[in-house]
Amino acid sequence: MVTSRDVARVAGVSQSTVSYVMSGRRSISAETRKRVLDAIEQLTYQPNAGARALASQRTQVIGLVVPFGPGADTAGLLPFIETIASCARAEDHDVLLVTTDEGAAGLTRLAGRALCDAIVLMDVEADDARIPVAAALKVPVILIGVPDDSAGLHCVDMDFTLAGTLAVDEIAALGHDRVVLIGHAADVIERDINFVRRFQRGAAAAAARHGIGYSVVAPVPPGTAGAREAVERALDGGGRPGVVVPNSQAVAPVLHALIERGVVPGRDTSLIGLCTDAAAEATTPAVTNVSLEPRDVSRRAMEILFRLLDRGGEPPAQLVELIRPRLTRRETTLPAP
Amino acid sequence: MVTSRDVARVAGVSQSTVSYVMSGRRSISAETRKRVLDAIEQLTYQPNAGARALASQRTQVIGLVVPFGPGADTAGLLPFIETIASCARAEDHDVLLVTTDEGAAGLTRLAGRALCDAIVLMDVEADDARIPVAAALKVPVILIGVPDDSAGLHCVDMDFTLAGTLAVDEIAALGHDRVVLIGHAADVIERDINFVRRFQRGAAAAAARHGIGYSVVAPVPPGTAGAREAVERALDGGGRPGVVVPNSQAVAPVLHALIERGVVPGRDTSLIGLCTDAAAEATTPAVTNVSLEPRDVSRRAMEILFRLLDRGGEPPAQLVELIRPRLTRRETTLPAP
DNA sequence: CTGTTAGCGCCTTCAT
DNA sequence: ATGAAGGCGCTAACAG
Repeated sequence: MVTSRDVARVAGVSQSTVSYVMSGRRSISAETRKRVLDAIEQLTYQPNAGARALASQRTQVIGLVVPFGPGADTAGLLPFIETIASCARAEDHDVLLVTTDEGAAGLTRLAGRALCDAIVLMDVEADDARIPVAAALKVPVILIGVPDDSAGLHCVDMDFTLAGTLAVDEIAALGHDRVVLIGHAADVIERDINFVRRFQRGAAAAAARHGIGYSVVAPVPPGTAGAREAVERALDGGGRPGVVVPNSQAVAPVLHALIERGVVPGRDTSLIGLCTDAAAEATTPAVTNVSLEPRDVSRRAMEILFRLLDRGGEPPAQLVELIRPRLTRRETTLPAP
Repeated sequence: MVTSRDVARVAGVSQSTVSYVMSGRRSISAETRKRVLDAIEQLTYQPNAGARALASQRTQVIGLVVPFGPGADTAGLLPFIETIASCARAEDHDVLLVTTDEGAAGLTRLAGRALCDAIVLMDVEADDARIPVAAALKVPVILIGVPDDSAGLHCVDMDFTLAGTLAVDEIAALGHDRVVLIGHAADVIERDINFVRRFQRGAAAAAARHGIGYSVVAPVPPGTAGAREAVERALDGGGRPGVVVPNSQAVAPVLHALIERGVVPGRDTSLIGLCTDAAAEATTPAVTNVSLEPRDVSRRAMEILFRLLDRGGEPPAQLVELIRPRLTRRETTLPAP
């Protein structure tokens, strides 16, 4: 292993000078700097992360707690992880992965062993036992998701209320006189009360504002059979209700159940899904969707996190920050009247 | 921050005794051990990872290089990551995420800065520029995927040849007199030559053995339109060819294009996809599939990796290890004759 | 069975 | 503008 002392020897300077050249925390003569940089290149020196962390009390690592493990909502997770990793690297940090199934222990481990400088906590539930633990840590934490009580922690999430509003606004604009939400699976309702509640609140308010009918079919069992049954119930009321599916998992099954039933979205009725754009474009036909914009959410989360880390920048005053969703018209909604 | 010296003080022992109690590398009297453990609990002591790494030359971290970034085959990645993370934790290790778009630099960073003890390199291509770099590192590396030249590195992958064989064996057993592979997108063919080549070799050999017709439709442009066109070409030859789709992305579009065309898999013909079981069950109808078993591949990779790390266990003699795929009959294949 | 001690490689305050 | 030196918290000889 090549150390900064080796570099110092080759460059003919002291070890501390090498350190200062790397950190730039002291002015160095052009000539000395060059000799040091040349030596670094020649030896392909790289600083030892452990030693640096020990001496500087900074690991240059972001802890990322992701919802793996049994019963985790793992769909659409990758864009989050990918964006977070990319943002971290842009600030010369790495990402250490911890899974949700470790629970609060994962958090205390990250902080207690000084494995990271800051933590991103994903898949936060309405009443999440990890929140108080996270709030007591000495490292900055950012939540993705909005708990009932964020205990003073910053959080970023999709604006699900607005998502519900956008979807129902569109349904109303297309001339439907009622809208049916074909909702979440039972376990999601159990866990993410906040998420579901927020979307439904926005949808219901929009429906009332437009004076159109509003009903919810939930829970929806996963898979084809569950979708068929839900579609039956949705169409029970007669007419051609606009259908909103606030559940990525269920979008494709519901779409196909409708087609099977002879009610083709885009021709006979309108279907709007709540899912990523990629998922929306993967079905046949492509579904009009309200996108969760995981990349925007993650990017904003990392922005806040690094502001929390830099003693320079001020973190945003408001704790809860909601990212605007976006509706994209595709093939499953009627043409505008 | 609470250190092992604090623990030592509270327990009334020397600092090194605390260290030895934790590592178990020396016999300690029951009474002393208890006093130390009590103090650890009382102070909720956790060892500093950086200090430990510096002193022991072991980080307890596994570097995981994942195919994020532009043009990466990101589908079905989560089961790999999840399994790798879980296996790592089972051996008291953490996982540091590095993305493919860093290229070989990511590898040298992981090793050069002593960020990890070993590396899992995913999404290895047939002719991968990172292989020679990885082989020159001083940390153990395991590849997921088989390059043309593994440069002495261990690798684990699906047995794609066998996957092709299984799929065509089934098509033949169902009485079809020819099989069409509706293949990969152009970019995948460009990148993963090995993967495609292996599957096709297995499929072609099986077709020849059974004396049935064999043809390939590729490249297949992504999305609905590409699938429709591919299906047209596949059906061109007349009759009811068995269809094999060795591309998770294309399975659903091809399925729906067939149905749209009035050729319903499971009734009029047979469709077999190469994809995860989860993906196979998500479509309507559920597709008969050959599964990639990402969990088995990852588990085996981690097994080998930890054997490489332990100076005790011997790593397997053979460098390339192929995991057997499994065919699961679902709704898109004809009933057995 | 336990304590003392010498680093691990780097950062940073002093001193010049 | 540069060196010298102490210490970050821990492991692992070395000495009893």
